[in-house]
Amino acid sequence: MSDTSSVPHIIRQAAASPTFSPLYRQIKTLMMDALGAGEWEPGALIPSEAELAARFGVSQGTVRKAIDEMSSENLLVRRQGKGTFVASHGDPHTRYRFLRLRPDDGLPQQKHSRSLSCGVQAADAATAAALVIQPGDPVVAVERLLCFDARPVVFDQMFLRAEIFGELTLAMLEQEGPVTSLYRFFEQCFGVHMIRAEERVRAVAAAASVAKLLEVAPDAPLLLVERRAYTYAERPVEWRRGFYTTERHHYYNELG
Amino acid sequence: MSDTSSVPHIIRQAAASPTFSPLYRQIKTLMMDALGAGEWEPGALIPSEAELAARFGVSQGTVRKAIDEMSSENLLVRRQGKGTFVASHGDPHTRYRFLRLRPDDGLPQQKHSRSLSCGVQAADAATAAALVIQPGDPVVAVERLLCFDARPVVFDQMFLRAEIFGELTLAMLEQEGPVTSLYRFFEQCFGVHMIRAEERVRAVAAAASVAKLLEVAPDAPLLLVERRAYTYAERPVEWRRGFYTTERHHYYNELG
DNA sequence: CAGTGGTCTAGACCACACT
DNA sequence: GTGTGGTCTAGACCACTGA
Repeated sequence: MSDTSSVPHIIRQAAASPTFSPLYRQIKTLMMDALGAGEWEPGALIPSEAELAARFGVSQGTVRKAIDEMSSENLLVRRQGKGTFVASHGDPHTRYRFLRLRPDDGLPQQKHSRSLSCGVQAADAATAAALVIQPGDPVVAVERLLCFDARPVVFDQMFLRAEIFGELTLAMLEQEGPVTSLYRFFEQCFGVHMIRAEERVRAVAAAASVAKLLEVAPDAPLLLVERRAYTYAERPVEWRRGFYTTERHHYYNELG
Repeated sequence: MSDTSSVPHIIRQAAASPTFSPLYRQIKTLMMDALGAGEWEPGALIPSEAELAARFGVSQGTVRKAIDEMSSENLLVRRQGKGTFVASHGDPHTRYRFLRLRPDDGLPQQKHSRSLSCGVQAADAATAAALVIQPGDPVVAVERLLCFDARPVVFDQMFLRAEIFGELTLAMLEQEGPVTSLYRFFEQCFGVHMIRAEERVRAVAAAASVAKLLEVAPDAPLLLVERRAYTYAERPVEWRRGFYTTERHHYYNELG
């Protein structure tokens, strides 16, 4: 008997079946499940292609195609000679993967952030809709100020699913230190890896309180960036409203 | 004699050579050249994988990998049973590929645009830098107003390389009709296909003239979207400054 | 039907990292 | 050297399109 018997989910059949999908996609789904279940931790080495091929009872080329897709989606990282690793926000390369703000002069700047508040509250309608929970359900609310070279540039209001982040406190955020990426912190403390996000950007006039925090004039134009971030299985876990000053920075985007 | 002799550029050698790149990448480069040279027009059917494999003297799998990459970069479009086609802004699917503005309510809206002016002028420093030409070199400047459901939403100021678009006139733009995508028009009239763009987004207060065009209050917050668009061979051909109202719309972005 | 892309396999060999 | 991913091949079969 081979290990193949432990993988009964794979369907080798013609596309006539309505629930058909190619082998490599089924493999990918199984691997996504493994990631979502925390079987392979962020940053960890996953089994080699040959080993996975044996485990799933398919050829190496088929496993390879599954990994190709996941690697192009930034879920896995291949390193020739070493192996394939689970992507992580702890990697220097993918550290601030979702932050699109850049200094106008292009020079790298020192980023650090300060957490202003953290507490559980009831979700309002908009937050509930974004996180796919019921209005009134508890969410963890965090306010943070992000500075580039000691100048305040972004004010963030975040709302996190309480079922996951319920234990988060201001002390934990402060203790973690101001230089670490928040998503790296979430990975390490809560085992939640953000894999994808959507942003909606608008121009707004700065409210007095926000203007003060960002040290700009009241009614100064700001970018309002609303972000919804997802973990595995398309599960939204964070909803964030950020106010960005664009006096010395800009939101950069590549259109393919 | 086979056709292989007509493709002397392919280097089959070990990576020890400093100028080495994998076969499929060399194939890709050759195909990119063909696209850049206008050998294969936007929307056209390219030769089958088997044919290309024979022409380049490699296996079908190698050609396939080259096409895979180009297709994931939106340069080619595969259609099972039919063949592989050159991507085009004329395709209904890739029509407004670079426009990230969406109505807040998510309902599709009728887009149409009006060209306000068009003429040749000398490039200022910023425009010249963006287009990689000399300050003072001629550029074609176009001003356009884009409406969603008859409401003005975007005011665009575009600067185009005169060597390509020198013959562009307001009459041509008006004649083309207000509903066609501009990039489709550029493809058909000038044979220039935009394949990639970068955008830098900032929040600004509306100047009086812009406010009037967009029917918003003076000093109303607007998105300022600067776009640089490239054709093949990483050649920048358009530099654009757009003012977007975000009263009923937002700039949408997916972060992978 | 013939022709196209889509999937899957099996095997060879190369390049890289560690030991 | 051993084990990893990276490239390339040749061939089989499937699925879709259109004549």
